[in-house]
Amino acid sequence: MREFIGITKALADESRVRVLLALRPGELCVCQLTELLGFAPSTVSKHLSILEQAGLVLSRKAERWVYYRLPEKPASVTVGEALAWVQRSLATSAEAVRDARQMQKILKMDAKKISRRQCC
Amino acid sequence: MREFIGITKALADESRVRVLLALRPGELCVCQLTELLGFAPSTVSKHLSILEQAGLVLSRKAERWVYYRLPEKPASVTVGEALAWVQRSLATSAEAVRDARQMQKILKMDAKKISRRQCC
DNA sequence: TTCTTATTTCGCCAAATGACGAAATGAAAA
DNA sequence: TTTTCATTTCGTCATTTGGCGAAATAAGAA
Repeated sequence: MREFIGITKALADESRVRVLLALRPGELCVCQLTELLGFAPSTVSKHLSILEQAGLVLSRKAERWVYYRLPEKPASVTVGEALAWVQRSLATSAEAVRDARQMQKILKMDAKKISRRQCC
Repeated sequence: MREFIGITKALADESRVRVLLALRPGELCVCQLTELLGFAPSTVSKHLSILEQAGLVLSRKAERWVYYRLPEKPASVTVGEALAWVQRSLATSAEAVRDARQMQKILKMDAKKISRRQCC
């Protein structure tokens, strides 16, 4: 029940759900997700931490860069079903379509430039 | 996306999830759910209101008594999948088993007596 | 070694949430 | 009509949550 509540709490926020939808095509770095969501990097980092604690995303580090992705093999059946449910319910929603379009533009940008613009 | 977030927020609370599991065998009245959860009637009523707004439960009135049940035909696919996910993930959990046992005892009691004991 | 960069953590604030008791509401019983 | 009863709503309090900027951290670049 605790894992389940952790998952539902993680999903009970529009920003975190948008992250999950945005990660569908492949992994993204923090600054790309920050650019998409339009919040401060600290806010996005917090959301990613919550998603990771719930097992809904995984991260890998490449030097200074941190990339997040959806788990290919979810840690539990509950997590897998939660992710499938998110995609089935929202993959074609207006928000997801808009975000996907926006992400295509972001992916064309230089990630370093994006990050630089977000930093203090 | 708004419906989805409404559902996940409704599910992001242990008490409300317990309600959904408790309703699996059939409809229950407010005082029975109140007895199971051990909160004040006002608190339980609030939780039921949230679940109903999310479409996760339905209610019917019989004179002074209000009965809640799971929708046989959920209002949307998203709701149906959410309910199925809850059951698949938690129907056999320790909490659900304990609550089912407790509810069997509660169902043997006189609902009027239960309600009377809960009232001001 | 020092500086720069990408990200995370911390502390703060405002809003949301979950608990309560009291009051209100609706519907039957007397 | 009044009283009783089952439930809901309201206001309050404490906690949690989601935003921020500043500071800290980790890791590369100079």
